[in-house]
Amino acid sequence: MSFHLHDSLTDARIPLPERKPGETSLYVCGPTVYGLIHVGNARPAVVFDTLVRHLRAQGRKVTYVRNYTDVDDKIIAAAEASGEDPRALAERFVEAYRADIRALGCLTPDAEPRVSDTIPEIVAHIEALVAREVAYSTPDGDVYYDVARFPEYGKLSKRGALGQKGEFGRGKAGEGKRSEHDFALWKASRPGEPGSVRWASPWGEGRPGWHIECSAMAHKHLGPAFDLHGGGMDLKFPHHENEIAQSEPVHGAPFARAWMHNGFIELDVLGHADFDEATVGTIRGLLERDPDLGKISKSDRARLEALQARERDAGGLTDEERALQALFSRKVRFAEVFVLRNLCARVDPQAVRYWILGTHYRAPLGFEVAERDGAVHLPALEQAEKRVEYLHESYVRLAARAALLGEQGPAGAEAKHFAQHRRDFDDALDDDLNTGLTQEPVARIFERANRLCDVKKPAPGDLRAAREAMAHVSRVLGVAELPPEGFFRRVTARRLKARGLVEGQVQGLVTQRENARASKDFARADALRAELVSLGIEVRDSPQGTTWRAV
RNA sequence: GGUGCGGUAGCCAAGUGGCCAGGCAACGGUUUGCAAAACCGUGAUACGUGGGUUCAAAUCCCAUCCGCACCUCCA
Repeated sequence: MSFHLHDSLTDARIPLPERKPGETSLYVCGPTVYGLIHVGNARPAVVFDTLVRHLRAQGRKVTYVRNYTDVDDKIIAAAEASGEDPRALAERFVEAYRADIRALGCLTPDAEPRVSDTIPEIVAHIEALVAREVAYSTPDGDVYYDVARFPEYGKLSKRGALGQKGEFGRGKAGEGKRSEHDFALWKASRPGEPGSVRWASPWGEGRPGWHIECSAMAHKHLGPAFDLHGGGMDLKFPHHENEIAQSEPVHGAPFARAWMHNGFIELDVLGHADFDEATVGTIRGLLERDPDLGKISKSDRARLEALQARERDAGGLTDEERALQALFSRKVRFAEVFVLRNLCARVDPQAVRYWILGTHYRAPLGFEVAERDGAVHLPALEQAEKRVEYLHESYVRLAARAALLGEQGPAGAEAKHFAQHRRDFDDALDDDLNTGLTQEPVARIFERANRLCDVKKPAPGDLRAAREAMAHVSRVLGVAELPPEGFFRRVTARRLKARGLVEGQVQGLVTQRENARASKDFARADALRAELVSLGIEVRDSPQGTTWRAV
């Protein structure tokens, strides 16, 4: 099989487009760097990283470009609020983004262009659009794209033609715009905006609008037309629609051959909450009147604090206010764990990656936060972490076996099975990156490898096949591919800390137990084990000695 | 109103006509001084609902309910 994908432009399953045989050019919309990212932002990073890993493992040459939008209204607003320079703030969050997704095992793209170093190309691109009269400038020094001049506008988001039922949105006309649908290519600087976000242009000082940067960066790094464009579902309209509109009139060629859009990570603010029935009923009523209440918003904390203050001052709340208070307080906790960095303090980043890849990239992924007695649990993530531990442990076990017995030599009956599982794994990914479907071949590989470890005299070639199959799936999924010691250290440290334990303390008890066992004092050994278990420590005895792990 | 995604066993999750997904949790076993890990085995009338097509439907058709998202700056 070869790679096929669901193209969101045509909504058809198509073979991987390749403008050059054996090569793939991929552009993915990166973050607007105005704050720490949340898990939702991490999904496209992980998904497209996995795509790149898979295509490369298949021997393709992939050019992967992912941008940073480092000049933008939101960045300027955030900088104003913090009294920082917008570019400095953006730089800080570029670094934060890099660190966050590196922890998720994402490889560095071949190019990571920024708006701030693509300004000449952006200006030239806008000039080309103006020259072709698909864009116009206003007396204020803004430049707008004239949507009416691009008959194919809407072909990606499939919203029908302008002036028809169901057309685009609720944009506002005015401010020099010819049509409410027109969007800004260039924005004249407003008084008070720092010099670091002002650039000279034929239309006066200003900065690029949103959308144009991606067209310019994609063309700069991948040429006038390229194979694949990726990003989140929400970017389909208007962002990607506008990229197409900006690019195709200039180059007279299709922009990207095919589009891949990942689904959202969804939060259910009521699910798995430990609210009582009356509270849930009241909240449901409130949500019916105002569905936006269910969304995580910046004002949640302020509204929660207002309610708390009111409770103090007025000496009580109505049932409705009490329900609101419960809801806001949950949303605040929710927003906290949704931030990737905070999430990764609760479960290992490797588990986050494995969890994301457990679901097909186009399907919605539910972010489940359970609360029991006020404590936050992440059942799906915790399950993923267990699985990732299993993968690491299995690899360690097999590698030790292979090191002891050697891998050089003929294969036995097992090698062909590993080869088959590997093919199943590759086929699953070839099928529109069906990472969920890889779970079966992965399970078979690791289970078979563990079985091989129990065999007295395994064929060296089988051990090699097992190790190579494990390494292959780890490398492509980006899970359990690094030396496992780091993973175990990280997980152990986190769990010990959560229980308020220090390693020496645990090791002391384990040593005492070992001594007891050595003197065949099993009663004492078992008592010590029970004590360790109550601390969340699992002890493992083996012929090579005793080890322990935090659970 | 427009556009798209989804509803599969206790939970997560593949699956577009016939055969088994897979994982977690549960239970039994091998192993172990006892455990843990690993492996082996066992599940359940699983396909939102109502009709229809077919020898055969989670899968195709019609209707319908529910959830989520986007529709000018959220991945």
